[in-house]
Amino acid sequence: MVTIADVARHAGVSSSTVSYVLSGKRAISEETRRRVQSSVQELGYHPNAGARALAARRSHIIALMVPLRTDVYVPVMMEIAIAVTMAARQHGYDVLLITNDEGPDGVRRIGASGLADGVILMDVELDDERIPVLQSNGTQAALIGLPDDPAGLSCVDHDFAAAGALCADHLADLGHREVAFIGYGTGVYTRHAGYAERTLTGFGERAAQRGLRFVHRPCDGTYESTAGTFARILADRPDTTGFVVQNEGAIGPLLTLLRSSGRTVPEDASVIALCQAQLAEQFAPRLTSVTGSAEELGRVAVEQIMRRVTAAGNRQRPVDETVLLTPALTVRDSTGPAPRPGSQP
Amino acid sequence: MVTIADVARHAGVSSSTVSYVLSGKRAISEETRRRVQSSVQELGYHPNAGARALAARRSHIIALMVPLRTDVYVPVMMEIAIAVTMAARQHGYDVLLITNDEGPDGVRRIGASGLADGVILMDVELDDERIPVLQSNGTQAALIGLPDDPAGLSCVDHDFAAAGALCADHLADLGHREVAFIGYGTGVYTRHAGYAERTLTGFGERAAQRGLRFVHRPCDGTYESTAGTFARILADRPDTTGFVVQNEGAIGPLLTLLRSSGRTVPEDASVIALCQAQLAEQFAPRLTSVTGSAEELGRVAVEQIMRRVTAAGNRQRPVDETVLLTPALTVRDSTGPAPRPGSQP
DNA sequence: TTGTAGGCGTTATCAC
DNA sequence: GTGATAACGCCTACAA
Repeated sequence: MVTIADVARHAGVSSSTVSYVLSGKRAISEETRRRVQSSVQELGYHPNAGARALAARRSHIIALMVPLRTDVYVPVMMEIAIAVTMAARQHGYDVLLITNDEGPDGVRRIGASGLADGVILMDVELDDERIPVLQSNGTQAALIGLPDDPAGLSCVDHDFAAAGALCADHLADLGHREVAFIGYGTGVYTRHAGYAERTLTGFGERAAQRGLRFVHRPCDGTYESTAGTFARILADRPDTTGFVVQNEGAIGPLLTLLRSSGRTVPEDASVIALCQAQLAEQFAPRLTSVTGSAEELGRVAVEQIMRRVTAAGNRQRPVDETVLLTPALTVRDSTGPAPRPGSQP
Repeated sequence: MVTIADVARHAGVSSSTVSYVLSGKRAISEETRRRVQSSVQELGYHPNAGARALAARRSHIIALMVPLRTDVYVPVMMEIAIAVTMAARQHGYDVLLITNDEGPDGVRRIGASGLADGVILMDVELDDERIPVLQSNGTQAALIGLPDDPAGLSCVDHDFAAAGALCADHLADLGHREVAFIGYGTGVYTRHAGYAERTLTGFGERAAQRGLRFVHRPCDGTYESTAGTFARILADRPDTTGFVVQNEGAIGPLLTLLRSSGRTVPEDASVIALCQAQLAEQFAPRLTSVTGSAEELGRVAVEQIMRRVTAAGNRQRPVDETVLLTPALTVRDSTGPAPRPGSQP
């Protein structure tokens, strides 16, 4: 292993000089800077992470706590994890992966051991039990998702209410009058995940404003569940012409069911998916979708936590902020003008 | 922050005693062990990770390098990552997430800084450029995937050849004579990913033995691509009655295309998917599938690297091993006896 | 069975 | 602009 002392000797300077060249924390003559840097290159020196963390009281690691549940659409989770990792690297940080099954103890362990300088929590519930731990042990955190009370915290999430409103507006603009909202399984609602309610509320309020009649039906994303949901919607509201789907798993089944019920999309029925663009484009017809950027979610969370870590390092009080990312509606081939009443099957 | 000295004082012992109680590396009287442990609890002591890594020359972290490419089915990647994380925790290890865009330099950085004690590499190519780095800088590694030359390495992967053979056998057993293999996009083959070729070879050899005629067609998993592939298959081999799909994205489109071409599954055409069980069960009809355990893949990789790290710590030569996990065929509702010749549309 | 003390490789304070 | 040097918190021979 090559140490800072090796580099110092090789460059003919003291080890503190090497340290300062690397950290840039004090002025160094151009001459020595070059000598040191070429020694670093030549010897392939990388500072020992443990020693650095010990001396500087900063590990240059942030922890990312991911949910184990799979009712969250997995590719989005992964996209966030990767965005977090790459954004962290830009700040000279690495990312430690923690699973949610460790729960509050995991947060405690990471904070107390100094393994990470901060934690990013995904899949935050409204009254998340990890939050009190953060506060009691002074761990810096950024939450992806909105808790009930974001006081003292930095949070970032999609603006799900705006997403719901976009769906209602688009369908209303196209002249639809009866629409159905196919949501997540009931578990997601009873769990107080927040995003499901917020989408629904945003949709419902805008629908009311625009004079749209709508029903909300939970659906757990299997074919059977979707078939049941679909049948009940048509039974209750046979004149439904617009569908908003939030559960990624229900999209394929819904399209199949529409087709086999004799409805053509978008002539007889319009479909909007609340999902990432890549998925929306994979279906036939390509789906009009309302999408937020998972990548940006991760990036913002990293920036939030970096600011907090820096502040805490300077013994300042970190500033709390809540950021809601505005989603976008992309019109593709699955939405069109409402059919004339009585013209659908 | 609570240190080992605080615990020692609180328990009325020396700090080395506390250390030994925690590591279990020497005999301790039942009496003191209890006192120390209750002090640890009471004070909420967690050893400082940096100090521990520095003194013991072991970070208790393993790095997991994940691909950025999305032609690997993302949920499987995530399942592996989570399995790795949970298995590592069982050994007292945490997992650092590294993205493949760091390439060989990432491996060098992790090894040289002592940030991690070992690395698990996912999405290994046949002549992966990260492998020479491992050897030159003595970093312990476990590979998920098989390189050309596994000498000096520990590797684990699914037995894709066996998976291919299972598909051929099942279709042959059902009396099919003309089958099509819908693979990944051409990029996956030219990239030398290994698993695609191995599946195809295993399938092809068994098909030949069983007197099955088959065509292989690459497909990148979009609807359009699948439609094109499907059309060409039917044009070239109109009597095709069996389909094997390896590309997860092509499954939905294929089922839609079969249906709209007037074929009922499984009466007119049988479909086998090479994908995880959860996905196979999501379609209608539920798909017969050949599946390997992603969770086991991750677990085995962790065990391999733990053995290597331990060996290296004791200055022994780590033992190399290559493990191939046997996949299983699960018969569901998408495969059935071949239709009588001439009876399909 | 337990204690003492040296060292792990960096950072950062103090001195020049 | 540069060098010594004292922490940082833990582990592990070496002693007792």
